[in-house]
Amino acid sequence: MPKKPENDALVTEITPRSQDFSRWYLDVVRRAELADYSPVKGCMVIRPYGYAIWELIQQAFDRRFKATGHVNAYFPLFIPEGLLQKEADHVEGFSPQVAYVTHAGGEALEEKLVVRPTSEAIIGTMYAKWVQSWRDLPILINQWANVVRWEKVTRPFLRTTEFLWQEGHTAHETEAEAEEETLKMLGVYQEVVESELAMPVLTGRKTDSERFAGALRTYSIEALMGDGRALQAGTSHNLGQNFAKAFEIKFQARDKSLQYVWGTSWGVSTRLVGGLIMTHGDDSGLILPPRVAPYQVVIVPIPRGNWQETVLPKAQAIRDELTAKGIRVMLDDRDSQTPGWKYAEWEMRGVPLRLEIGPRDVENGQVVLVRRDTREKTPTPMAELATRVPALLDDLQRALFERAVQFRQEHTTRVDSWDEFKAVMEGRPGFVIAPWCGSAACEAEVKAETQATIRNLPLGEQRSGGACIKCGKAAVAEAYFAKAY
RNA sequence: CGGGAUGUAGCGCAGCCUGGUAGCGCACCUGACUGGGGGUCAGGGGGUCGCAGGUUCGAAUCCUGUCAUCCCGACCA
Repeated sequence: MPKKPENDALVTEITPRSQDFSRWYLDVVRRAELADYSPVKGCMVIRPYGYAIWELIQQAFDRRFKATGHVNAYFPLFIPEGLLQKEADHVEGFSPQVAYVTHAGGEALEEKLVVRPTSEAIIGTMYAKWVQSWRDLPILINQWANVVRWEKVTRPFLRTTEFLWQEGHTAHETEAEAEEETLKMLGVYQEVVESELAMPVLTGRKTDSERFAGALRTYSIEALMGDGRALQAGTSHNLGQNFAKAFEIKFQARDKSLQYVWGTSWGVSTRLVGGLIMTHGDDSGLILPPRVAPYQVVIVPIPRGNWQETVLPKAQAIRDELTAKGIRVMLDDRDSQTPGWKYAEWEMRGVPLRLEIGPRDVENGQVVLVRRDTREKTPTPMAELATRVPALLDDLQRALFERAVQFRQEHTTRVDSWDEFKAVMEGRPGFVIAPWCGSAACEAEVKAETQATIRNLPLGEQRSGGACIKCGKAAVAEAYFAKAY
């Protein structure tokens, strides 16, 4: 007989979340086989299970990009150093993080090549060649690519030297169109992250100090992690005509005048995988929302007696039936592990739904369904699986989102004074909404004293009046503050 | 990039102070019994101690350098 575990912790290899959130995160990444360290500083290997999650995230976004009129293309990894330097703010913002290729083909290069930290420069250069007339606009291109930013401090998925992302780059005839595009994509980001990753996000505008290097305005979606710190989960930039002027992206307008295009760029990255882990996970490991779970259902057969003849065929039939319904199913028929071991293993890996089937179940024409989030067990007739399983997955997807929304509510505080602000930031972490005068100096002081930064300024209606929590002058906006990743 | 810590079998660790050629738990392999929440017994395999130098008759152990990882700050998706 298998021995019963002596404590409640089914997975002993993972540091409890409450004990050390950071350790817990790293343990989950490693034990769930999402990623592993490589020999190069800050560069991780995304393992098959982690990559499968990323692929599902990619697909969810890609569908929406195409539905909103965008097409995919691919631009080169290397950018001549000179191109990056054409937009002044852009160089200044990125040069500390840039990696260069100085030698190739056995000799020193005449002009160093930059390994792209982002692709505005190379794409702007190409757009200049492709745009002549207002009839060539808009250009709505996205690319899925890797980029390199030499970060001082790295963490798997959250901040790596090389990371995978998507960058949309568009060019428009008018300022209004560019702004519309910027906000439209921000909306797409919110929709996908909330509906597919079940992560509630705050949309808003970044302050000048947090704005993308070279942009007119930057908008972001901000999520709240399980430890009360915020994660910037995606950004959308209105580039104005900054890059158009730097790269000479000009067109002849309807009124025959020569005009610069209006640009946007927007991106989400593999960081989202980290967000997923830190939003939903628990002490037993990962909890994946069904829509981005590589396996939505794991079937664990109970090997008793001649189970290979009795239980296994039933399990295979169920797998085939559910697969035919479009559900991603793993039948764990390994004879080398006990059922209990498999329960713990697949819980740690975050599979939303477990289906247990043993000789008793076969006799009764039923199986036992177990939810990953609540561990609730439901005996279910086999005949009803084709309808019950999809319903349960939908319910789980919704429950995870609602739980995250509630967590965010419980960790969002509105304050009006500096003392309150400091008290909240020191105690229960999360978002703090506070009036702000709009000055970068106040923003910087708040950060210096509390580590909290303005995540963004919410769009839409604002509570009027109020005095800046730092300097007491009239507030221009209510800002969402938080300690951030 | 500053401060702190750590690198010994796949994972977690002991050994280091007081140099003498590496050990424990889990995992892994073989067999049997098992199997509804990380099974039991028996037998077995695997490392030369992050890497590079140095001191020494002899280095996991002492010294120097270097690389990587983690934590705390400053910088960023």
